[in-house]
Amino acid sequence: MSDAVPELPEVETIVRLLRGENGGTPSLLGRSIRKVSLFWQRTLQTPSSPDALEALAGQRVEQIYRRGKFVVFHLTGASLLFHLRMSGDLRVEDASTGLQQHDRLAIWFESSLRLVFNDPRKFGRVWVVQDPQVVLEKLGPEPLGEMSPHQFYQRLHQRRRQLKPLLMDQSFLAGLGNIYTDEALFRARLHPLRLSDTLTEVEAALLLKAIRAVLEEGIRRNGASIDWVYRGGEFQNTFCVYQRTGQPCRVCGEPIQRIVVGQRGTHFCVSCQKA
DNA sequence: CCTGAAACCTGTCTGC
DNA sequence: TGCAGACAGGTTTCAG
Repeated sequence: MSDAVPELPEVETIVRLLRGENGGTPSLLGRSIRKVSLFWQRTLQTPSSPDALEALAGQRVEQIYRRGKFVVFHLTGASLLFHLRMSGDLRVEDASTGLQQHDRLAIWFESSLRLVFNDPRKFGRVWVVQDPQVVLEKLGPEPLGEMSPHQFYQRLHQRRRQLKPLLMDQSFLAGLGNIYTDEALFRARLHPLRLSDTLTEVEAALLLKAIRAVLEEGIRRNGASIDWVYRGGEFQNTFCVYQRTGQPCRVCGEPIQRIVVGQRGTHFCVSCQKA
């Protein structure tokens, strides 16, 4: 049973669903908010007072997009941001449907539509702000954006950190989590403890290419995690190292190793990813 | 600047 | 079988 932790591809999948691009569920674009209800106080990060949610009534959804692992709703009079953290999920449903266990916030729209933020572990957060940059400004570049291999190489050399925690640092690169970082390092044949400023230009270019490949494959497969959250996502069937401790490497057959780096389980092939 | 640990949470797995 | 305890993981914050 794999964990259902949303990373860039899962968030992208959800954003496409909210825009109605996946078929099935209707788009929230252009719809007006009628009412917002908060069921778990601490889910609202900013502002701290739930009163601010009432101000969302009457506002229309103008854009929905992803930045790193954030879901951003650009409304007519404010921005609404979600971070799913460990266990968050967003679903769109008919307002006649019953609410569920672990539902933390619900937004009722016109036409009997409801957006619900469900989050068993309560780590997820919601922001209501005038300028989304206040929340997003610390994020590093988008891995699927315009960054060139040489720029990536330069960023790696501006720091001297272990690759695994550096790639997961959202201010260095926005969107990678534990799964895709392990998979990208395996694909690039780089050891997770390798120091960032020791990579050659060629290795840096290979790493960026590997990161983009695993993210694009994840998006193509509608996210990695389990079906009930991520709508048929099946990327976990193609993991090379993540949660494959002890199983044979798909390239060389050596058993996959698990170590802890920066408090995070880290999976790699000792033979393919030399130190 | 860098690393590591604690805190925030609860579903799930492990061991007796 | 049942229950206590360990574990996982994204992010922030603090200590060394």
